[in-house]
Amino acid sequence: MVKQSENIMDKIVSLAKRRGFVFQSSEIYGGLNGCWDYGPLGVELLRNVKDAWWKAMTFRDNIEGLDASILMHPRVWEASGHVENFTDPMVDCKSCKARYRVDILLDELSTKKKKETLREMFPGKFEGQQKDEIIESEFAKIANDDNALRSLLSALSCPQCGNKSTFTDARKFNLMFKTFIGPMEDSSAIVYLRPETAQGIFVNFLNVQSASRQKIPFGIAQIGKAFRNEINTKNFLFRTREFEQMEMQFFVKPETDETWFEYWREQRMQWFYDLGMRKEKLQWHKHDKLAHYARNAYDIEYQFPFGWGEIEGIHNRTNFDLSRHEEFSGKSLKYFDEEAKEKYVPFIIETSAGASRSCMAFLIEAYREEEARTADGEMETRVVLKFNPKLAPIKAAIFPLVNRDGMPEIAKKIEHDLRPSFRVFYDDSGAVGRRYRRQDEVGTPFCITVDSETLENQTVTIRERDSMEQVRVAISSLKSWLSERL
RNA sequence: GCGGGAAUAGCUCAGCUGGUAGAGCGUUACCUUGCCAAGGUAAAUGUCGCGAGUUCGAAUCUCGUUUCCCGCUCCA
Repeated sequence: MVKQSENIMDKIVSLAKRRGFVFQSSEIYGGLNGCWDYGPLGVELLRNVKDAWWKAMTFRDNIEGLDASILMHPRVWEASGHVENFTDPMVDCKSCKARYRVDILLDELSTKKKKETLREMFPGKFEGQQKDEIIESEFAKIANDDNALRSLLSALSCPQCGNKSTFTDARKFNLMFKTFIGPMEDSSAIVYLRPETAQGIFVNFLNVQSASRQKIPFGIAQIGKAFRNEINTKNFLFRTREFEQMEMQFFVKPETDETWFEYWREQRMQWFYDLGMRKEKLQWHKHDKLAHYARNAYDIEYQFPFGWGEIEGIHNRTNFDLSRHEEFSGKSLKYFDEEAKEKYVPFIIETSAGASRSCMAFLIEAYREEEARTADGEMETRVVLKFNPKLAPIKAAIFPLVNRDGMPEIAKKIEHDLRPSFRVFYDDSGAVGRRYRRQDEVGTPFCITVDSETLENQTVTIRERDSMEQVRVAISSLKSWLSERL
């Protein structure tokens, strides 16, 4: 089972490269860890995913679009908590090679164990019957002091192998990429590549609201790149250092947050269903441990060949973000509700989808290997990407059945007429059966073939990708036939 | 970051104990082709991931490094 799923990922990665969906970044230089480039078909797929999302979100009267700058004032990230919290000090056990996040390691110690450790570190100081709270707060103090933390770690034993004094020093990783504005590379010039697009929406909340004359409840949608200096990247497009997000932040009156939260949960799951994902491949994952900003959080997970993985998060962020930005900027972000005649900081329901991850999920979801009968009556494997036609990179391929009797000319004419409206592809090489299969492999939903009957009555066959069945359609109605299905 | 595996043509891979590279598929051209890939003929394509070392000679041996995959860890 595991072996087969690895196999499927390998096949998809290989197909992705071969047919121009995804290439490794800087490949001729040996590649760059965790970075990928979208090729001719990949960029179409990604665009189609983003377009579908954009239409689903912003073709509403209560959601506005935004495209905020990737570089933002550094204080934004202090307010958001990323400067402080986007850091995970970690240690390794030198003996058994286990790795721990320091905060989790310390959290899991019992108060009793903490007391013992403190006594060992400071002989004589913790001999009496200290209250638990004192132990806990002393412990927290040490955990925040780099020097004290070092001796604390050497007093602890590894939960996995039980050896003592085997921890490495805590190493801090801030997951934000840093760079500098202007010619001086000093601390006053530091800016960050945004680790999420959401903050660009939060800080523009009142700008958008007043410019668009929206009333609460309303939302702001944005698609854009985000960057995280992940410790390790993994699983093709799943965990990369540069990725694209599709976020919509919905601003609501505080008491109505739970209702809207449920509304958006339902809407977002339905979006994936509508684009062809099988229900059994999607599940909800409820966060039990909530982040500092959230009141409620669910992820939509897709069943990748390597396991369940998050493709979208729907979070109730409360008024945390706007309140923090009020605090750090000194500017009011309160909204005056004319109807309720009250002033408040709105709550935010966040829907945050990964464009890159979704794109990969749609690619994997579409990938099928089927048994198909050949002309000789033998069964052979047919590789087909069963994209929803809306997502397919190429919408239709146009073939002359054979290269004579004027068929290529008619086919070329059809291509020329359709191209302004649809992404189409012309192919006249080899046998028509081979051309069908080639299009199957990149998920083209329709193949239009000019045959001898075309010469007589101006109709062509349209072969449907999934059923492989054909219908005859008049050349004059091709455009409307396709429009209805795309 | 640790452990394991891998890296040879666009893809999948062969190349045994060192003698400067092959196959299948794909691609391109021409022919053939009358509806579901793998007919015919011809052609192009690799400094064997990168860098050192050993050697008269390295795809092959040694070391380093990069990338990918798996496991651990991590994923506010």
